[in-house]
Amino acid sequence: MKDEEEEKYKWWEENNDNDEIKWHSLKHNGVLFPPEHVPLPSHVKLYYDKKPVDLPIQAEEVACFFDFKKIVLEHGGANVEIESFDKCDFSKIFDHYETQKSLKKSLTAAQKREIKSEKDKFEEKYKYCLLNGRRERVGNFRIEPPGLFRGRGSHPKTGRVKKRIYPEDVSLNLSEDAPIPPPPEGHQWKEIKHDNTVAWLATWRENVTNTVKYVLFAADSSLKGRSDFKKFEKARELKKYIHRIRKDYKKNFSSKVMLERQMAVATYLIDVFALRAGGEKAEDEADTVGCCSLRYEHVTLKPPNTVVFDFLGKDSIRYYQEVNVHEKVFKNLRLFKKSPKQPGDDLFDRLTPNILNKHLQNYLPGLSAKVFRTYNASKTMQDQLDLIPNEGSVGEKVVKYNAANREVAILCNHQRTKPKSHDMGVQRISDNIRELFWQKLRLKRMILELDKSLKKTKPYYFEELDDLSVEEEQAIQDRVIAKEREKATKKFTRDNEKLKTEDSPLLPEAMLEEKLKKIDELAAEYKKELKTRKPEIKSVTVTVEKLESQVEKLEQRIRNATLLLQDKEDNSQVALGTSKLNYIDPRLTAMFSKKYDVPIEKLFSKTLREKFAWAIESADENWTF
DNA sequence: TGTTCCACTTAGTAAAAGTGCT
DNA sequence: AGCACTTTTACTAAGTGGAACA
Repeated sequence: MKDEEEEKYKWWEENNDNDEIKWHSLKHNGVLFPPEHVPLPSHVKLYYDKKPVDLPIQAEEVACFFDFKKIVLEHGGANVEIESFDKCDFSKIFDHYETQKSLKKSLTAAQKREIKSEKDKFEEKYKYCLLNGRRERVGNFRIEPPGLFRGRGSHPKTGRVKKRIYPEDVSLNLSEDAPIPPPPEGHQWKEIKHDNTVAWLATWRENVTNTVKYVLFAADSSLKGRSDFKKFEKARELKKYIHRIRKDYKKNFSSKVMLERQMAVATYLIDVFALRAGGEKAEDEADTVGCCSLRYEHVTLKPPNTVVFDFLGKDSIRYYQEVNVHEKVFKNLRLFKKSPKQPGDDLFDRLTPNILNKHLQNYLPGLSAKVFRTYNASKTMQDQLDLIPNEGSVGEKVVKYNAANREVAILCNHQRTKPKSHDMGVQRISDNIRELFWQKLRLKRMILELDKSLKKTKPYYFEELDDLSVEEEQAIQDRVIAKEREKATKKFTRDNEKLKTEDSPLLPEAMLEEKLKKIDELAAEYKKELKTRKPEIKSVTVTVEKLESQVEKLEQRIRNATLLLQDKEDNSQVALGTSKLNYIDPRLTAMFSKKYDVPIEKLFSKTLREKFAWAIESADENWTF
């Protein structure tokens, strides 16, 4: 397409005072439905108690689901009465799909590309809409496919069947004069709306949680951009009020009115520990809490002023913090826990997010609990960035930027599960560091071989020669040799495979033998060194200076690898993305990029650059939050 | 005055895409 | 070109908060 030539609409250069009206005209092509269920071939069946089962087609689609039995009955039952799930044998069906999967995988790269481009072409028209006459991207234009509901944490509805959505379930929203996208053959839309006070293009209701789902504009759209901008401007406005708010809640720690005390303590927790508002949750949802819904058992008090928070927050992510709090906060928490209160009871029994937000509105219209998270996240980022010296390589500056980002993520308790490959990766890097260290020691030993007197004149330089035990050196050598062997063998088989496809004569086995023999010799040499500590110097042109500069290079590599290792470890359970996407004012990143001369590409991915184009273009190197 | 509904933002994870090696 | 890993994007669940409803 000709995307790059198209003039990008710079909404931030226009002012827009009316945000009640979301659009003046809106045309789009509707939504993309998931592919129909492809019926199984007649020889692939579910077996019940060894007998083949003819399933209704809807039940066939959800074969394997928890409430499978229910779906079978709902659709008229099967030829066999299914009573016990244990007797169901899904293996034929499973195998069928496994075969299809591997068939797909075995396609050539060209075939895969072909399929992909067909798919892209088909989806193209759903990706964009016309918003006020301008072409803008649509977000999630795909209708969610049927499947099992995967709740987070221990959700009472985990595993229920999320039903297939038909056009009859979907309402569209567009201009009155916009053509109505034709529904799929033989179907009707549920409803056509023309409501320009809302920002959705399509909506339907999901059957498991009974919640409304929407098709919205993409993150880089003018509409989303404007609302993001407003969010950060509101958080910046809070700067002007935060001192008074803090003064007031400290005063109200001693209020005679219980509600005021609870409000004061809750505001303190939201402000200092970045807790969420914490609305009430229903019986059929996961038991998670935020500030206002904290219960007796979530807070443990340790005099004189230590509090242990331990609860499941949004997405059932654990919040565990042992912290020191303001002395009056401690006393108040003790009061809020006083008998007859017991486990299961609300800590803030007079308070709801609504009451709290109403109170906050008095300071600043539009101020609510969530604004504090945005404010404190961006404030923390600004403070952290201010500490970074403007020096060093781009890579080093990026590492420091990420460290600042991490502070914010920790404040907001943004976690992720440790990647599966993490422990292995850590092992690999630390092995590598020890290997580099060993290579460095060998160089230093060589230096002494060339000039023994240096040991006396530069003793500190050779101190670390004793830092490696014979056992460890042996272990490192073994690893190095094993790696060399593997490398040689792998290269040999690979080369031969290539020759085989070319119908060329293969390399003789002897060639590999030869290589391996060389490696054996190297191993013997190392083994000797283990005792003598005198590595053989193979080149006649070697000088002390040359070796010293090699040592320096190794030291730089060790420093880099150590930083990498530290970074990996620190990031293993912290998710940086969420705060970058939602909480840190992107103008801070734009400022950092300009002031520290770090290309924005190193800080923002392509989608983030698109989402935050307004920030990148409007903030200079002096911008402050 | 509490509850439900609606619209939207925020969230972690699965899947896709990219990268850096041989 | 393929592997092994990392980064980015897509997906959709789970929050927030204001308005409508009872």
